[in-house]
Amino acid sequence: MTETVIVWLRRDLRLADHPALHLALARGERPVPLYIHAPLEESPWAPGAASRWWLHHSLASLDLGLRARGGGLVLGRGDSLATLRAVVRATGAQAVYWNRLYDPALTARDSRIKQALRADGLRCESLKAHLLYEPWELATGAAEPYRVFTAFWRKAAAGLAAPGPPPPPPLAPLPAPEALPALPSGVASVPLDSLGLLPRIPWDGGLTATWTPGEPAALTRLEQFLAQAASTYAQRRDLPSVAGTSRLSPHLHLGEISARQVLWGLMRCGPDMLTGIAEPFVRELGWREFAHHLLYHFPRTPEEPLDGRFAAFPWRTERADALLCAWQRGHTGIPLVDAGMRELWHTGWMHNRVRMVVAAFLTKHLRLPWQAGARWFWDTLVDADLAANTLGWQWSAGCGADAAPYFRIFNPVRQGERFDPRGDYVRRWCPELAALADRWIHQPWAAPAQVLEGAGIRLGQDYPAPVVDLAQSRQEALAAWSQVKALG
DNA sequence: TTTTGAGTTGTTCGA
DNA sequence: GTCGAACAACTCAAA
Repeated sequence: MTETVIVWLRRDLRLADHPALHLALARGERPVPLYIHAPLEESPWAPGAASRWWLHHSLASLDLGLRARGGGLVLGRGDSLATLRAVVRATGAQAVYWNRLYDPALTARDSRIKQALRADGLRCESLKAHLLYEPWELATGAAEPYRVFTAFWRKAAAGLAAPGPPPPPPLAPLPAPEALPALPSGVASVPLDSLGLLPRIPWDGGLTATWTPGEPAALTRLEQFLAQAASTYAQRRDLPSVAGTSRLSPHLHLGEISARQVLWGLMRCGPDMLTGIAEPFVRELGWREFAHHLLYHFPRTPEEPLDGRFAAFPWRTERADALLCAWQRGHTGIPLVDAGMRELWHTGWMHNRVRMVVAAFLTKHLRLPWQAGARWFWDTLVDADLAANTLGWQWSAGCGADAAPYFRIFNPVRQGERFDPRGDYVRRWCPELAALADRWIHQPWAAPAQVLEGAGIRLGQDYPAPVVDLAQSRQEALAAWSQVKALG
């Protein structure tokens, strides 16, 4: 009689390169794919609204894929351990397999569950799938976690380029199963809609128009990137008006595609892709690895600055609520910032260059705490990822790993002129500025009254006046950050 | 232990 | 417009 095992799905909503599913099939066991929605267990970082929207559609897609191969998906809700035990009883399963995750709340939960299930007499196996390197596989010569990307990446890239430990090279991706055994009868699944993942009020039109969640779309996205953008990534990745990036981040976050598949897809394009033309892109996979490395070793960083000197930083208190609100809504009066925040609100995504600009503006010019920005991104990004979000915001605030010199403060006007010189991006998301000439598109407040009038813009009515003076707030930020740095 | 090299993504100013 | 220098000195990682 074939043994039944539960494949506990989490952020690995794919069929290809799925170590836990593959293990069951390779052993001739009957896998029961089970997803459990347990947001309380991820607290305080339960998925935000945009992430939940994606998750809903990704689960629907996975269900289709499993059914098409003769299998199916079991959905559960509530306490993970209790649900696992219930499905074990219903199916007679003798083992539970899953792919590892690394968020602090989840590593704690998963090890607790593994202990409990083993005490029940079940076999439990957790596998590497989400990352190229486990967070503990790479360490400095002093056996410490890395705090500097370049050193981390030197070590990691050595494993990618020249196979042989340490570190071990990432193995080839596993194939997707062509057929799956049917689910055992009598196993109960809750309806997808009952998970309550979709918004109650229909604000998700922009998401629907922009994205297709699910593994097939992820694979298509990768193929498109490999065929078109990968070779021009270095030149175009910083231009927010151009589709020069992979846009794989939400697919990677939920594991609709694995980093290993992306890596091997690049290698398939040519022998020198990883070290040559696609190296800047591979580095971004490296940042993804580094972010998880940091979060694993410094689990308090989602809430607290890695650099303790920032614990008592003098964030702005006057007008803080109004300024945060203006930033969130894209009403700061700084066109590139507003364009980015509106792109985020409309599509659940923002170009990375613009993420840096809006984050610098929030933390430096508005001098509002990076945690407030991280929370907003968490709720609005379809690719919201605790490791990447934490690294990005702490880096922007200058309190995290690889902190830049404090005087490197992005000027959103200058950034706009460099990376959106024709104003295409600003005009797309701030259409009220569309008639303004290139010269003024990134600083309408500086345009002569006649020019504004000609473009049909009354500053403060059709488009906001800047909420802060850029030069003055830059000086205030410089002063505040230089004080922190002097704490020693 | 000490020393040394190096550090994602920038801006401004003055020549 | 373009270029180099200044912006400081600190931390990390490895030899």
